Amino acid sequence: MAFALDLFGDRWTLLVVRDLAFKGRTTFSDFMEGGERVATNILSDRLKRLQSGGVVERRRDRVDSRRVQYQLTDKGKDLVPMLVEMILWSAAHDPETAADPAFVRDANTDRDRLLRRLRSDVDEVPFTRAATWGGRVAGHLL
Amino acid sequence: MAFALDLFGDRWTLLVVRDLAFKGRTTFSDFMEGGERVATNILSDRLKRLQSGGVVERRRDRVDSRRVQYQLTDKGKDLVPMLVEMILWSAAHDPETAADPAFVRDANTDRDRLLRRLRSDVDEVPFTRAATWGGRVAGHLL
DNA sequence: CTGTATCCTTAGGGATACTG
DNA sequence: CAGTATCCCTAAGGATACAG
Repeated sequence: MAFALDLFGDRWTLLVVRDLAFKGRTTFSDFMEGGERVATNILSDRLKRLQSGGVVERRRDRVDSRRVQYQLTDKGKDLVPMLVEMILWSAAHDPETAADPAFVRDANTDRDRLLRRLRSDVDEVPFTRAATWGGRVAGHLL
Repeated sequence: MAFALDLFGDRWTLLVVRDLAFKGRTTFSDFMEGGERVATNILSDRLKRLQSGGVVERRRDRVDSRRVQYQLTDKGKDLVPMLVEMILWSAAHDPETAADPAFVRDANTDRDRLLRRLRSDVDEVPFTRAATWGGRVAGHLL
């Protein structure tokens, strides 16, 4: 666990991974618009750390060479189950979010199916569809 | 996710939860001995945060009133699936730990069974037995 | 657009001493 | 044993400007 926490045991890193895995965000400015108000230097630092950690890959767009695309490596995609558990826990216990109790219950009773579905969604491009679980939009839980 | 990260998005908090869930540690000095070298003020602060977050309960021992016992609430126990995923990810990707490949493979192919077993272990007292998964001691992965 | 660089402030955290 | 209280230092992070 110390290994994991060394890489993403902070306030921001996992939010970037979430953006990549579920939100269909791939560019620097995508991450910036993600509501959570990261500073540019922090985001830059986290992207580098994720790259050196082998979780994220960076590639320049061939068409528009100014554009840079980030994407999860396989190692990064392996984080999805953990993210799902974190999201489910938050959905179940955060009094602020108006989490759909039925969704949380369903997700917990059939977690394996949820996970399989989510994994195949994540493996697809574009990632944006991943925010839909079992036909139900769960974006507000992320 | 921001809700979750507000509570345990740092370097130390989840290690305390892990100690409670899997390591059979319940007292202040137990946590101190946990190899990871937390400072007393930090540990004190994290325990308070976990209490105010409803993840941990504190109770004084009736027999020896100097002793204080910490334990996970139900909300805290609900973190176990996330911890398991984090541990599995680390075991699979940390080059340092000599993770047993067979264990990782088994755990991933039959995660549901692992989880059920682990949950029932966690619900038992004492917690110490929880470090054994499927008859295999996995303590070195935690 | 994708960052770097800089400045500045605050939070995190280590070490140590000490108390009920 | 179970912490508090300090001191002190560094890392984290926000704001802003600017560069390729």
